[in-house]
Amino acid sequence: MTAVGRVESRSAEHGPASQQDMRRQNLAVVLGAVAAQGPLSRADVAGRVGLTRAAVSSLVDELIGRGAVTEAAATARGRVGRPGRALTVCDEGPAGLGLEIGVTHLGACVTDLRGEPRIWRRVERPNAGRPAGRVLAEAAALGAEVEAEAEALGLRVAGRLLAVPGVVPNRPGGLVERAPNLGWSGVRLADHWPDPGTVPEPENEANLGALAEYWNAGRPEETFVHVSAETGIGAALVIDGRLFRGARGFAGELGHLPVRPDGPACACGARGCLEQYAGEAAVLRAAGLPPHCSPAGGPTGTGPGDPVALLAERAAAGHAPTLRALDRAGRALGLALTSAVDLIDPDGLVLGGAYAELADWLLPSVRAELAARVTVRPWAAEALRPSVLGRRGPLLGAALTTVRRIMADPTLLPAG
Amino acid sequence: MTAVGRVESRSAEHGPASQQDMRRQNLAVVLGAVAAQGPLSRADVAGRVGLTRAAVSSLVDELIGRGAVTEAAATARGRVGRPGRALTVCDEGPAGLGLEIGVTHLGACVTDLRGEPRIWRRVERPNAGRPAGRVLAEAAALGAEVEAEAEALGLRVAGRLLAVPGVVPNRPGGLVERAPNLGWSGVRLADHWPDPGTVPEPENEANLGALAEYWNAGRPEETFVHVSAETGIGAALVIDGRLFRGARGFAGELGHLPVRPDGPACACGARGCLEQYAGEAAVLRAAGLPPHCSPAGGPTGTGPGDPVALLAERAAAGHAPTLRALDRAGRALGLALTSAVDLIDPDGLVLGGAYAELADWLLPSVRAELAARVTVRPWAAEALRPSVLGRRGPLLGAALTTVRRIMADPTLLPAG
DNA sequence: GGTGTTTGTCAGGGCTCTCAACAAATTAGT
DNA sequence: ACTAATTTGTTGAGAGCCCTGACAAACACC
Repeated sequence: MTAVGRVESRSAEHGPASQQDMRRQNLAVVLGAVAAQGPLSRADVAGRVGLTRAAVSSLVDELIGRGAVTEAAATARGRVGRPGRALTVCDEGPAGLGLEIGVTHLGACVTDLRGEPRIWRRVERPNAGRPAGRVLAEAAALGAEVEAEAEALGLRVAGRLLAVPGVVPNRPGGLVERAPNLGWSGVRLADHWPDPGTVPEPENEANLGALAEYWNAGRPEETFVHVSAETGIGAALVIDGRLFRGARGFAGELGHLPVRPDGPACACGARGCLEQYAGEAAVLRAAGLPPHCSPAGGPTGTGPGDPVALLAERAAAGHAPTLRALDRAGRALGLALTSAVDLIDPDGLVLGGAYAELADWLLPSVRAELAARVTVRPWAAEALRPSVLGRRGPLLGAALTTVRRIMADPTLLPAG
Repeated sequence: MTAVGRVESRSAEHGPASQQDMRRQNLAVVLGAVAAQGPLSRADVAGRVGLTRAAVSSLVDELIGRGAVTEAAATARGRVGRPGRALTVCDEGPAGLGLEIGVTHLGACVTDLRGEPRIWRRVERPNAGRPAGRVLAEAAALGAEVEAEAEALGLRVAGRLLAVPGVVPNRPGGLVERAPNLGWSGVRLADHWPDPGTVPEPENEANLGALAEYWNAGRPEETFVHVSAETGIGAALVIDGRLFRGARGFAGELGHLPVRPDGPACACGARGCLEQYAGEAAVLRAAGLPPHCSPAGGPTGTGPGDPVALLAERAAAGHAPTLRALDRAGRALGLALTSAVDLIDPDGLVLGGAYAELADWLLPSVRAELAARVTVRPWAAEALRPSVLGRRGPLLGAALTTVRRIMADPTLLPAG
């Protein structure tokens, strides 16, 4: 309710409400309270969420039965009266598996219900241009390996997401519409995944990175724009704490915002797009470095240092062309973000992905541009911040998605 | 569910759910079905929404008791079996009052629960620069008059909204933060409204216009950007059928999008803002017409023809400077809307307010610019359309807001 | 006029919450 | 050490709401 719906009311979610829905929601509310406010007794929960102790007791029993909550051994003491039995979110049992296919690596991560990453795996792989089936088979093998490892830790994977640097349409179906940097087009995961029982759900990596940032470091109900530069320049919009994908799933296409209407022609057909100034290729060129990851199909020379690290290194060393290139990119980015701020009025802007590692050199010029151009509303320089997760965001977000789904609907877990 | 939340689940609306919530939602679902699908019997409703006939019977009884629904006299015949008793949304009883304060007029409108405008009143008044108290007193008088008239029609006003051309903060409190074209700043409605029992809730007119457009002509759950040029150039964002106001209520500030980063200086302090190309003053100047509504405090010469009508007249007559000015404005608007499309990925773009009346001459250049620049996603020229309500939108939206609130929560009505 | 079909209502039952009462477990006081 | 006070978790009764199944009412068709 921060931003949406002061004029309109909510409710009327189109379907009729049943008692199961009520139960579902109350289970989620209790679980949410336990997750957010540390160890809590049933009475504590009742007091905070506004249910009676009797109701909370019944709900907690069910949550324990489903393996979402456990009674901690240590009972809180020190206060007068009978001590309550401390409840915590279970760190065994249900878990989320995240997989990631990057241009030069595969990743896998398992988090428990508390959201803690318990397994983290990253292997370098030149995925660009290789057949999708081969890449997916390797990802599946990595996933199976990690799932076995999770089993040994007492974790049972309850959902699987795959972060991909590409376009994933809104409608379900496990389709990756296209992933230019991988050379994929119209890849349906189920067609290539070895084990039909463990096919993950694909999602755009920038979206997952933004969600991870929100879940890890965001304020409740926050509205922010998360910019990352992996597949071109993408922005993910988190509105009132929920990902906004647009009518067709194309929201946040920041890379082709017209920054200078008569600027250089872009591959997209328009002129003066942001990517011409702040895209990886443009920055590398301006900094006097060779382009690195050629588009799909080309040579997949995944050299030792990745270009972002190289840029950061040179910038730190005071290399003038690099500094100029980053300043120019920052100013263009600030111009594009001015449009985003004017339109969306977000609480914050987050520079994620590769930008997070270059934040030291990008932030000043982005901030300057925003300060000069966002004038008709309050705007604080601190609202622009680098991501705390950086390039770890997408993988973490993939694993956490399952966890958050369970938190929002504990009945997804099988009853004990 | 069109756009938001494929990755995240819903539920967990923070508060615990009660049986009253369930009842509330089911009342809304039944009422919504009756409103959307014409006269319906209880059995029809049950079949469509997925409740049992017994439950629907009980819900309908309550809706009748609250005056939201009536049993029509005519029973549907022709089919085999006992004929159902037709239910319709009540066209007497609960009603919504909308008031509007414009720069040169006051407006009032009453709609019944079906959403039909039953009373429509507009009086010319030079409001710019006059003391807020005086203007509000006149608006209150107009409102009282219209309410009495509604009473005579058997309508009872259940809620009051006031459309203002200004900034209304997100948080409740009846505050109009500033309305430059009226010369208002920090006006709290309750301080000036004669009758404390009928103080309306203020809302930005562009937002209300967008909602009216959605409620009248939109597809369900639609996401669109509604552009209007009254207070500067404002865009209202309707996301999944709900108004999005931004973190602080400043979302949709289209007028100061940087269209040409090094363009002419704008009053806001930045350069090359859209208003410098497509704002009323800029267009009038480019068309060789004198500026009309000077800012607050200046002479309030509300001449016979308003400038928009004059522009339309000259354009229709083929006046070359006017046509050039509109083409230039359209291209700048298209450039700004490219950013909006890239970021939001809306289903549609609606030109409302004054733009609707100039659509014939604006649309081609806006469309051309969008076609040339929106290239990385599907984009259909028809997605850009003129508003069907035009300048009637805000007032209608103000009245309909109350109606939609009741539809979303019929328990707002006193029980019979 | 009889039969079949559909409608609206009623009684019984299940689910989920609230309320009130109570036993259990601990601290504070004497 | 013992009692009083306090807080917790559980239990049973009760209310609200929906579902199931049955039934009378009202119509079309033959």
